[in-house]
Formats: sequence, structure tokens, C-alpha cells
Amino acid sequence: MPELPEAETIARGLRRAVVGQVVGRVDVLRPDVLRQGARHFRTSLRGRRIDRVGRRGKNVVLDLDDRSVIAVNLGMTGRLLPFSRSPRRAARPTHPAVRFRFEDGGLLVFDDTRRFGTVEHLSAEGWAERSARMGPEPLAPGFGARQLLSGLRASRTPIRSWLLDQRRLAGVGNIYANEALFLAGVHPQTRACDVGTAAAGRLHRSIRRVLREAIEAGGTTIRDYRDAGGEEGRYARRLHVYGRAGQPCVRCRSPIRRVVFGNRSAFHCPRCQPRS
DNA sequence: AGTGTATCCTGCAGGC
DNA sequence: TGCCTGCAGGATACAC
Repeated sequence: MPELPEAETIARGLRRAVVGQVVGRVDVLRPDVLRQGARHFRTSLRGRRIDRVGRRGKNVVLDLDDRSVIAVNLGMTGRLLPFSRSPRRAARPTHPAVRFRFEDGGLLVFDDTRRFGTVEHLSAEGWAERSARMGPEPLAPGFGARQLLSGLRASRTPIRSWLLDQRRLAGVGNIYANEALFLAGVHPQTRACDVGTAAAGRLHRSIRRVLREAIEAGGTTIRDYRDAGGEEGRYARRLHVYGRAGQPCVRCRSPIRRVVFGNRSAFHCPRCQPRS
């Protein structure tokens, strides 16, 4: 679910509530979201102070005072919800997986209905290695059209699959991949190496534009996504193709098509995004 | 290298 | 109302 704009929105919304907080007790209610033993996870976090909240790709990253990090991948339905005190029944998260209790009585709950998300405590080196295996940040100033083009040249996989591969580009998921391809006028099943220089330039611009605008709108809520304050994102009504199969293209009125490949739905306008 | 398939889970919408 | 199928912002592992 959450892609880069949602992770960014959550990270921003979390800062006020958790930076400076010192971790006390940690409750692991659903050990399967961890990638390490719950015992070790709990004990190694106790007493750590949260110094910063950031994001890498689709991950929300909490930097701790010993340079280790808590990396949260939100999966499809993950949420990070801060509370200044234990919430009463009605306000309680429905699927809590991990509860971080702070020394001042506040808490941060990782809530995840489907539990495809993960929470990991990594050393500085462990996180650096992980991050190094991920592709560039599409919104970083240094990420240019040339870099995108050179990455595309070497691959024959469909461009939509290429965009979803976190080792190639970090943070783009199915919604924004489809939206960016629409804006660039590129068919989702075009082989990456067949995206020409001009189209790659358009795609570079549209990826950055879509991600930036989605961040401004606080992300996209289809169903489950909520920010750190429990609010929905407002980008859903601005989607051009995602989830709009059969509806008229906003640009040319042709019906939007849905095709499935790589185990995911892809949406495109057959007229605005011709196959090359 | 690529693609198709299955897996991990839960919940919701739509058809009958 | 109830049952069934298909679908979902992700990621990975496998066989071919």
C-alpha cells in the first residue's frame, strides 16, 4: 500500500510526536512482523532515544542515539500511530503488531491488518548495507533523466515492472508507476530498453511530479492508508488511470484498460499510451 | 534475464 | 442473510 509519498507523509507526521522520545517497554504482539527474535528486539531497544525520523524508499526510518535504526516497511496495510497516552477502547488500533512505549507515557503503535509489513532493528552498518542494495531516491536532486535512461537501457523487463523493482528505483509502487506512465504517454508493457530518450525524459519528469504532488496531497488512500494522525490522503481523486478500468480517459475519453502482468494490475489509456 | 506462479495475511465488495 | 470469488498501495522464492 504505502509507497514513497505515504511513507514520507507518515515520517513527517511522526516527527513531532516521537523525536526525543526514549524507548521503554516494547510489546511484540505479532512476532511475524519482525525479522529477528522478539526477545532480542525488545531488549536491544530499551533505553534508546529516537533522534530523527526519515524515509528511504517506502521505508520509514527511526534513527536512534546509538546510530542503529528501526526500519519500518509498511507493506500493504501498515500504519504508524503515535499516542500521547494509552488510547481508550474506541481509539485503539484494530490490528496492533508492535507497541513501543516511551518513558514519558506516550507510545507508538505499528498496526498492520495483513501483516505484510516488517519492523526491524538494524545496526548502522546493517542499515547501510540494506540501503545500498536499494535504488536511487527518485526525488533526490541528483537523480536525473540520464541516470534513468541508462538504467532502462540494460533491461528488457516491462517498464511498469522495472519501476516497481526497489533495487532499481526506491519508493515507486503500483499506483504511482501507473500514474507516471500515463503522464509520460508510455505503455506499461513497453520493454524498459525500448523507452526512448524523449520518453525517458518525460517519464523522469512525470515520476517526480506525481510523487511530489502526492506528498503535497498527503498520499493516496484507496482503502487502508492513514497518516500518523489517522487521516486519509487526498490524492485518490486526482488519479488518472489507477483503479479506473472502464472509465473514460480524462484526456481523450477512451475507456481505461486494466491488464495483469507480473502479478499486478496495470492501468493505461490505449490511445494516450500506445504500445511501441 | 525474463515470466508466471505461489506464498505470506485479512477484509471487503460484488454476484448469486 | 450467506456463501463464494476476486481483489488489494508489497516483497520474495521458486520453477521453467
